[in-house]
Amino acid sequence: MSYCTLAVIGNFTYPSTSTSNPNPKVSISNSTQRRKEFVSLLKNCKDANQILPIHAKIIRTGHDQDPFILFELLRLSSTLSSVNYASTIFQLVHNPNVFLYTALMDGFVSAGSYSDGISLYFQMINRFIMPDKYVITSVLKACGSHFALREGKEVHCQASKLGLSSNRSITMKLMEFYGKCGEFDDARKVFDKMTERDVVASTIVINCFLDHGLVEQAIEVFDLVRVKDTVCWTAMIDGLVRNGEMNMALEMFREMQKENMRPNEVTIVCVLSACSQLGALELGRWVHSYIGKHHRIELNHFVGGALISMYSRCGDIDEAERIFAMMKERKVITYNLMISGLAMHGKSIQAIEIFRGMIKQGLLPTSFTFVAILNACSHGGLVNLGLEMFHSMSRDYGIPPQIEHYGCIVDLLGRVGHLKEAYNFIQNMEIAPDHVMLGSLLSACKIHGNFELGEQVARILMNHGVVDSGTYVLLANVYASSGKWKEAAQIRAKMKEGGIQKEPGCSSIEVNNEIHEFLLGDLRHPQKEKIYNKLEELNQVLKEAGHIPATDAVLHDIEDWEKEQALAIHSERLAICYGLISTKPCTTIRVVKNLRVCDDCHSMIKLIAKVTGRKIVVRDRKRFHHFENGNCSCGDYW
DNA sequence: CAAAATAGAC
Repeated sequence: MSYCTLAVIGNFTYPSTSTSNPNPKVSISNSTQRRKEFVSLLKNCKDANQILPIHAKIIRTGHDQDPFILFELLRLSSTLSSVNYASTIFQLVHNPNVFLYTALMDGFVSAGSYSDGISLYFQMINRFIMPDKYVITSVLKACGSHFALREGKEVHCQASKLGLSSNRSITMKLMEFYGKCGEFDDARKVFDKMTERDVVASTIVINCFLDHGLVEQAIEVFDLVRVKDTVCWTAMIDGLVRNGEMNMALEMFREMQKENMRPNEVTIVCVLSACSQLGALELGRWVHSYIGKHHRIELNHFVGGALISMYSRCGDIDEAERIFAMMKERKVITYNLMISGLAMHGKSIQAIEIFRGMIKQGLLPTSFTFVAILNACSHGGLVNLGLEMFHSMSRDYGIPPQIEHYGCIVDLLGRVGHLKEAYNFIQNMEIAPDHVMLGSLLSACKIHGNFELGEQVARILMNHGVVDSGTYVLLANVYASSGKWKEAAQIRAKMKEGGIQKEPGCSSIEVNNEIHEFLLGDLRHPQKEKIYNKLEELNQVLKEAGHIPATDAVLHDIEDWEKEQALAIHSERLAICYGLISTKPCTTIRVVKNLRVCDDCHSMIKLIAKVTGRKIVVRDRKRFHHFENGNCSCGDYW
């Protein structure tokens, strides 16, 4: 990217705010009156569909070059409609002033089209239009978000020449810009020059550190802030969540309570996100009741969506449905969240119903909506409906299928054992298959015992090049299941060769508001003796009940073949055993696992649910398993 | 009157 800049400030023209009448046919007083009317009409407009008629009227009455009207029109169309429309209007303006540039640039920035915003700024400079503090603030935001270091520095120079660099909002944006670009020394320089280093400036610094994964440095700055406000706390909590430090985020939230700082909607959304990633249902419920008790926290679509997501991902899908039913303001994302929640839990029919409701509301489904719906069909074994939906998305909604949608269909067909159809489907696709899709077919081959096709798919996969650790493990498992130990060993060797690390399996369970984490064969828990005794006891009971440990699953979680015999103690078993000894009888046990459950654990958990009379809910990487009375809601396919 | 936000795929 290259921008040509003329730095001769003297050549700049002052922005034209002239009220001169561009259209001689309209009298001045009449025109001023009309302008007022249009401006207030545009300011009060809340519906995107009204922009077009208003715009038409503006043109008809000859006000299409009026800078005041244009300013409002640009703002409105870039927030309500699309920045593309705003851009089209802008191109028809004969002499756009700095305000109009700012309006369009704000549109680009909020749409995430940062490079367009930056180009627009330099186009303005090249037309000798003098930048003001507003347009500089806006372009610095774009430069920061786009990591456009060179361009941002140039803007910094221009701001200095114009005597604007000490302006408060520009200083803030400069700091943010340097921080986002990782230029902490320069950010520091700006920070040091500031006479007033308040909580706002600190919040920016904290946020920049957290953008770069520098958690410790962020905490250091945070601790030095004397008077922290809600935004500052929230920025810290959110940053910890973004850096995967869920427990620290929740700890921070507890501390915030202790200091009597009130959370707002944003804080709640961040905390709920941490809960849902951890599977911390108890804490999530507490946050929910907190919202109920504190009426200054509104159940807007952000909070509602976060609650739906939290309850779905923590295993309480009924509560997620209740929230959804209660919400007054529902957007497409709200529907998407609800549909994928239901899909995760295998509640396909309900997911379809939500989808139909969405269409009835006049909302347009997105590409994501269809992934969620196809997932629901796949998890529920609704082959015909899934195929119908797949055709409908491009035919009725103009959404061309992407690789993910094709992949859903392969999964859908594979699940019910239509392996040949799935294979043919892949061969007839307009796009090349990827390893995820092939992996899903391979997994179907394994489950349905078609090792011939499985090997064929495996060979394609191996030639494919880019394969992730999960796929390697699956490949090795397929070979192992059909007794091809040599091939299985070769895959493992290849993994080692390529330096591909298997993600360690990890399961967690929430007991008394605390998250307990377990790794494979973990011995770190203070109650490890009791846990292992329980496991031993269960193994005995299950053996008597006729459970035979499957041998093909061991490759799932174990680094070395030798470790297998000694440590076939998958993390989910430990988490479940801990749940059994630390909760009252009949309480539902909820476990969250980072990988997918192996065959052996799956059949074992079914039996554990049966002999202990407990409901056991396991969230794995892909979906939920509700174990009850010897059965699982996934119908043994996952 | 500046600073913080939703989930995201086979």
